[in-house]
Amino acid sequence: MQLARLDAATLQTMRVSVVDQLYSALRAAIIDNDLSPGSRISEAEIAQHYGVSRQPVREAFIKLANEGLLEVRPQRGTFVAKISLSAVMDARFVREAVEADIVKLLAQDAAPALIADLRGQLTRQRGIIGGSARDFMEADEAFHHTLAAGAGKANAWRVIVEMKAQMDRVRFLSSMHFSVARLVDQHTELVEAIAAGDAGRAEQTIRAHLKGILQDLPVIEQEHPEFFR
Amino acid sequence: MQLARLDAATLQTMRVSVVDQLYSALRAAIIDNDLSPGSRISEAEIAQHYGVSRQPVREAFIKLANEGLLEVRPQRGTFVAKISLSAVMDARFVREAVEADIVKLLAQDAAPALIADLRGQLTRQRGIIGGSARDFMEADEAFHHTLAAGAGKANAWRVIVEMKAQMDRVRFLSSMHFSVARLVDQHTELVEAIAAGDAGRAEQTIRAHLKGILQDLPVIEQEHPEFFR
DNA sequence: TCTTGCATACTACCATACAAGTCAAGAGGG
DNA sequence: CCCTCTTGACTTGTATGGTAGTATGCAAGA
Repeated sequence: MQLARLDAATLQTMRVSVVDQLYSALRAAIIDNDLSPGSRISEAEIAQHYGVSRQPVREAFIKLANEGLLEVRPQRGTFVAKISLSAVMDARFVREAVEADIVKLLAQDAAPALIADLRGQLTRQRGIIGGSARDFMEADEAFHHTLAAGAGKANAWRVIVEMKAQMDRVRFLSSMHFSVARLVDQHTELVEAIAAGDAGRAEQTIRAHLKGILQDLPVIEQEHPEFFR
Repeated sequence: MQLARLDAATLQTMRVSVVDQLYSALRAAIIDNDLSPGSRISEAEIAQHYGVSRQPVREAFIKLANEGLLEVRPQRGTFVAKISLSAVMDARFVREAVEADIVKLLAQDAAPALIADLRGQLTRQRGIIGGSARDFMEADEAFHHTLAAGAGKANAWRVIVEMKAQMDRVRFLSSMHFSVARLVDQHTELVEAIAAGDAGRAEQTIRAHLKGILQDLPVIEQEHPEFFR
């Protein structure tokens, strides 16, 4: 895990500050469980590891702490936040509420181009079945993003992304407990409900879809109690 | 607007960092429209004003930028974010979705103590009618907080608070456009629906309640176009 | 054995210094 | 008059130093 060294020319093109790079790298590391919940990471340590000063590290920490992924304890240390069962369940709850209203909107006014886009994504998703969990999670994120964007709720998507982070880091603890095929089936039924203009069925489908994690959660907690608060 | 000077003993008791104090003060100033949308505030200026160094100011800025209340443009300056119509409407949308599901939960399992608490708050709210807008907004916030906490969704409340900030700074532009009496009536009907266990009516009431701002929004934009993006 | 005090080695917090990008005013040439 | 370039006064971004709070291990004493 190395931060890409940036010469002046690269920075000129990318316009990505050190803080943002650190933020992205650390965020991914936490969600992917490369940094285990409860483990300690100090500003100085990370700064040295990436060859930058402590200040940008500190600012990246602030952003991650705001998202509930780090816990900064003054004068004690900074720790990867342990997974809070209530935080995950509340994140799931919020996400279900928001996405339910989104698909209701879509079902009431489904643009043909959007339906076509979604169906294309479904085809690609079926091709992933049996493949890597990471590939599917990327396709899954794209799918849900398309739903939000299609409903014209780009800003609401930002909220969903934050909730997703809490859920995803649980998922990454155990890629075994969910069936990709089943999830794609649910996606398919959702798209068909939207295409048919059936808001009730679309809502019911997305709610069931997002309740899936509730089955896995207790199992994962039993398997990795040390990662939970 | 002055930051309280803290001696060592006070700090010992309060444990409130300079960053957090700055964050709270600036956040309130922005939402109350003491700092107008689009106006420029530099790190150095705020630092001097409060008698602290640039660093904690900078970190408070980062938090506010994450909430969409500030816009930091590298090497150019930091500005109070202009109000984005779509951001406000999406915030409202998210809030409606989340609170709708919350009141449905409450209606399905209404604890008598919670109902009593809510009714007590309604009485106090009626006493505020005709009073200051600020007093009502505090009571309103407490009311909605009680709903979320009563449903056991403390973490979801954090999301609502963030969405509320976007909506409130619009509200503060014009305290005239909403009738407190009408809002209290809606609160009352909501509590009665919850007490009666009527999830459908509770949902319908909260959704109508939170759609209120949609009427005011275009009026306020016409009155203060310079504050909008 | 258990407690207490202290030295020490951490930690994050805040202040300060420097680096680098942006922008506008103004000099100077056409 | 207009265009171009330079210069300098801003801005935020990053690096580094100093300070105070906290945990820990060990020695002295009960």
